[in-house]
Amino acid sequence: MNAPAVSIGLSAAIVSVEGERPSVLAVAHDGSQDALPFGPFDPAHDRTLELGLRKWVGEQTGFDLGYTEQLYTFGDRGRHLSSLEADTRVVSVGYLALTRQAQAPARAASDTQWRGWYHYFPWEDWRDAKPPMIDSAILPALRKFVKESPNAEAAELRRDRVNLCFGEGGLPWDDEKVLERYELLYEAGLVEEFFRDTGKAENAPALGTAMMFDHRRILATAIARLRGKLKYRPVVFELMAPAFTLLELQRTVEALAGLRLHKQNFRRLMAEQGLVEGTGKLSAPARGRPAELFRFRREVLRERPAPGVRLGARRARTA
Amino acid sequence: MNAPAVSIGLSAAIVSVEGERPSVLAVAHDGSQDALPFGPFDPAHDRTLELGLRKWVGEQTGFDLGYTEQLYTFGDRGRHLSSLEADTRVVSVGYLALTRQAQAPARAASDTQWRGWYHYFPWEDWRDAKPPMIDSAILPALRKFVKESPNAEAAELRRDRVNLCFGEGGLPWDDEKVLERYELLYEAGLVEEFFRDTGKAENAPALGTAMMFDHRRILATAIARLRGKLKYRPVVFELMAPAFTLLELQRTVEALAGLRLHKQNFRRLMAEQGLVEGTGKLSAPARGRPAELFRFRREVLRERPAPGVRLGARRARTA
DNA sequence: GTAATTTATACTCGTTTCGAGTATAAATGT
DNA sequence: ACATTTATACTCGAAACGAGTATAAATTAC
Repeated sequence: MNAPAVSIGLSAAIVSVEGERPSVLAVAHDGSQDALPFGPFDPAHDRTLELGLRKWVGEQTGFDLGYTEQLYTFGDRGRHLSSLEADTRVVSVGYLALTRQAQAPARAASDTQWRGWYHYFPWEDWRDAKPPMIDSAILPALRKFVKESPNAEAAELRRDRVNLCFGEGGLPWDDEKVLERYELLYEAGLVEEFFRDTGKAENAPALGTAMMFDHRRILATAIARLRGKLKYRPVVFELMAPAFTLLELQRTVEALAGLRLHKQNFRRLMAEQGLVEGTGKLSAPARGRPAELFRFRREVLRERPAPGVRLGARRARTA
Repeated sequence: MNAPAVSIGLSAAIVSVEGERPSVLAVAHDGSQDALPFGPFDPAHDRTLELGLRKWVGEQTGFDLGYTEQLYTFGDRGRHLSSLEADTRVVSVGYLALTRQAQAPARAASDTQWRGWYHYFPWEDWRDAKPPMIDSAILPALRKFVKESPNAEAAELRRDRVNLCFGEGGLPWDDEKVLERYELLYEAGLVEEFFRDTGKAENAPALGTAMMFDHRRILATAIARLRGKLKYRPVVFELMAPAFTLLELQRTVEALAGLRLHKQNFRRLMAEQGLVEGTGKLSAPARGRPAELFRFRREVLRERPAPGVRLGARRARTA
């Protein structure tokens, strides 16, 4: 057998928020699992990786990407194309892109659709309450995973990971540990991808909706990065219309973070940080007092170093 | 001409701190510029990218890497191997690794040596004072770069970048913007790599020591990442001996961040966060009162979510 | 051997930030 | 008229933070 060649795959988690629903652009490949838009890097014609990504995302989905950010490069054997192309190794570079849904082009392929990202990660949405599945399904299965450790040290490591990820034992919930949680569930055999990649027999209820290849891992990385970045860079505004009410802004942040925020403090932060300015116009709401419409003050980027939408709730909020 | 093949190069910024000098392992390739240790990813034998990295770093430098972290994947044409192998495209994945110098192996290749990282980035060390070269050399040249913009909008963009990077106009110095500053200097033609990559004639004094390929860019990414991570994860301890005084710890943090810290507050933070515990033993100093030796409390990782060595000085410190 | 010097460590003080709450205003629907 | 919904202003106490002072324990200079 020849030495396998390498090819580089580019995958993009293209994110938008409609109302209170954070979504990702998913491609339904001929009846099989959802996938992120992905395509090959063409070394002959693409000057940089990001330009390559923009090129075929445009071709494939009609999207003109705005804000993009490289996430991570995965090269694991077995977690990509386990059956296909056995003599070509695919190294996949994941990207995060942010858009407004209104910018969605008419010519989007029909097999491309927005899907709420909590379909893939139902345990990540703590806005209403702690998702019941954590106590009813996840933690019992993870405790079993701990118990089945090959030895005592491994058990302790696993127990620590479970506590850190799902906030057992009084530890607070960390909204940014999305990847760590997914990887833990993968290793514990609680997501469908584990059985697909390893060929083992499925022996537990699969959690969330699976994706092709390692795309759910890339999406987890994207959510984690976005949740983190939110707090120290004004990236939310990439997802907002030019004018918005403060509540709309707050709901968007909450949708991304999967957490509820204190309304009055959120407004105070926005005002103090100079991130937004009123337009004087009022919204036309269905109910309640109309709110002022605000816009993003792009100038902050020049005035202050790295303003973000701090979430508050940094003091211990136990799980 | 055939379609160019892709190969994946792995480069590592292996960092240690001796005393007050943060250093990186550099390879002096037969009289030419310094390079980071780098080697190819072998798709036939390496199960993951990181395992591939560990394998040949071991072979090439004798190092057994401890803490490692992927940084970024660069695929720009022209900034890697501009002359060599025109029909193979190299995509390079950069890594950060942290070690203690004491762990340096005897069998290290003789062309491999520790070099202080401020040789490559002299403008990044603000411990004694603002580096004079910023006012004497960098800002004048950057103001020229702004003036030579093709049009007014470009000039404004460039001016903003200069202010944000080097803290002109009352903006504070941000120790984490290492990559942004290097990229700005590159585009402004103030580093040797720019002329090497573009073939243009050198028309300005080159700043800092150049490196092969895009390795100075990878090192800039590494420093930026490390400076950021320092503040929310206990990574410094990867660079410390098992027992150390609080001043040694502070000096290490200062060396990495390129900033001076307030001694009493630094101790208070360490104590409050539970990051260290006293051993009861005392150091044997050259001068002054002996200090207690401390050790890292690994347990914090289990008790608290994400403790870092907060630097203090987060309130505006103008440049 | 005493004073100056160097480093360690405890403690204080005023400001800012932050979480959490109350109070009031302005719209809609019944 | 009044309950309901949303907007917005303001307050209060706790914690975190920046910047000190004060004192202790060692070495070095004279």
